[in-house]
Amino acid sequence: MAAAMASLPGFRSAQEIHAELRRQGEAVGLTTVYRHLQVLSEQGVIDTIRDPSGESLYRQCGSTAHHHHLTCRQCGRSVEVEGRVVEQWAEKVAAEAGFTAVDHTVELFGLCPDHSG
Amino acid sequence: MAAAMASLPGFRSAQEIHAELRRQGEAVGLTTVYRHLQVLSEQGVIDTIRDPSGESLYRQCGSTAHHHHLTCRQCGRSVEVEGRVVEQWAEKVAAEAGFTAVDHTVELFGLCPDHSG
DNA sequence: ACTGGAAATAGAAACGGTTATCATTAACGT
DNA sequence: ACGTTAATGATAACCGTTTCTATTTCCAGT
Ligand SMILES: [Mn+2]
Ligand SMILES: [Mn+2]
Ligand SMILES: [Zn+2]
Ligand SMILES: [Zn+2]
Repeated sequence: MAAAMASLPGFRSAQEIHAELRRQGEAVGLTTVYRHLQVLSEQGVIDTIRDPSGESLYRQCGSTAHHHHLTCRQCGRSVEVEGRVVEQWAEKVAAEAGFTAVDHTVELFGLCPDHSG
Repeated sequence: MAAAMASLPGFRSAQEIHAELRRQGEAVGLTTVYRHLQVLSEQGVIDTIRDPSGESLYRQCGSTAHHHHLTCRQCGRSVEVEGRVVEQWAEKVAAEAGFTAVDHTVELFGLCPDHSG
């Protein structure tokens, strides 16, 4: 399962991952896929984002450090990006407003070069 | 409906808004609330965000220009923030990766001063 | 006022992704 | 082998949201 995840190049939904595993002959249930994804996510092995429709997408990233993603709406292909300026901006905004325990969600969605045509 | 929205100080779910309207004696159905929220959202009158659980939250903001929000997890109270640096960062990242039609989601969630205790 | 067609409304049912349940099966240590 | 524990997966439940559709409300034209 974790092995199968590592081979996927982009963000995929639980159902897509399930279908892919079945296609490869692995007789796994959708429940187990969700369960493994949750564990892997808690362990920090995989990242989870939500697409504009609200569906969760999963991917094993190269970096284990804090980062964000630029993801293709069409194929899920994703670029890992980091931005010190964004982190600093978030901290500054939070401090100025007197908010505590502030967390941020930063996601970029677009069309990758292959799907820009 | 739009009038009722204007009086709410923070982000609220459709169901909370519906409950509030009923509390005020307005005999409106949940379907109608969703319908109006969708129209108002398309018109740009109200903003929509998604809380960490995926539920949609709605609010009428003071500014009609592009901005983001720092929202209290506890009470929905929200501060409108803008960040040129974030916009520029997003554009730069997109350009470097060769992505087009890039849109960004930037949300900050924390605890407002009243709920930081 | 009356009327007829268009728009708005609201309850119920459907939808879709996710989670909980629980009986069955596999894995493990002794 | 045996008993215990953990993992699995089919099914049902969950929950916010959308669709369906019958009914009600509007409103212009007469
Ligand atoms: Mn960050
Ligand atoms: Mn922005
Ligand atoms: Zn693509
Ligand atoms: Zn608060």
